[in-house]
Amino acid sequence: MGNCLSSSTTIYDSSAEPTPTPIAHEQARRSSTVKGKGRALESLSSSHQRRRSSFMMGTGPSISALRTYATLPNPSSSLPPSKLLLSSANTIAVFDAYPKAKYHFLVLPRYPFPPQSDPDSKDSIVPLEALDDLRSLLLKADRGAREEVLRAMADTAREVEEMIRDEMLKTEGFEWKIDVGFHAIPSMKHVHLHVISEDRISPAMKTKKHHNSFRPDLGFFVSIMEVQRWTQNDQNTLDRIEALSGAQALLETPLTCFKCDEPFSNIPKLKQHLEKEFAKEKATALNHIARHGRQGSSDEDMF
DNA sequence: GTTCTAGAAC
DNA sequence: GTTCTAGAAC
Repeated sequence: MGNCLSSSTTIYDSSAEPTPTPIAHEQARRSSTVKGKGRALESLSSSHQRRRSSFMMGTGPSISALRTYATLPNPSSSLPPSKLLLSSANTIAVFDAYPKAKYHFLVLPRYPFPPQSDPDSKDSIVPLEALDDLRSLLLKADRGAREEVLRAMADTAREVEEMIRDEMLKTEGFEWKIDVGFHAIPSMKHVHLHVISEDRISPAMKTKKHHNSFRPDLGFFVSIMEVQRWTQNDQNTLDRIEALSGAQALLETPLTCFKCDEPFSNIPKLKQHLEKEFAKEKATALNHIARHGRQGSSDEDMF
């Protein structure tokens, strides 16, 4: 995956990008000045802002923005490097427009989704409606196809993880945990897999629901490995899909730090705590590296 | 999903 | 008086 970012230097078709926001321009400009594969990630860590008008202009999030990306015949020539991290024959990875952590990407299956046996084919092993969301994928794709789609998404997520870890090392000098999973009830059309760093430090993290929707222990955030386990048993899969629809209430769970369970009366206090925890983890990790020459692999040293 | 803002909470 | 949340609008 060494030169997987090489496509980001491609000059993209600006006519396919309706009036990019100043932020998008800024990201693209900055990212082109940083050399190496981490450059696109550089802009992710910075704070994101968005003007109200961007919603109307169609550059902001919309219910079908992801679908638009996923159905592009040639994503790397249509999407700017500030939006597209990488693309393969059957998946793309994009920057989350409102990152809820220092690193936050979405992995999408492309449509048409070609069979593994013939990646250049124009055929799709799943109908478009099977890619609406996780529920649709599990219900409307046949067993072989759904496992192929999940596997392709998991593979791309691993690639994204590697890129994030490289970037973590470069910017902070240590690596911390990354979560990979789906939202039980997504708000954007087209099935997408979140790849998000566990710091959960971001200006876009603003509400209890935001925080709860990414807690790995609540049930609203469902890890890809768990989904892959479900699909090994059809009856179990149906039960789990049923359970997904009841997940909305989980977002009302009282605000606590998902790592230490400490309760917080409001978001600003939790955010302060997360900053403090991250600083502590970093200090511990850097100390360990100084003493042992490499980062410890125990939970103790991981964020 | 985000933004905006009224009024609750402090 | 200021901070913060939550519901409506987009």
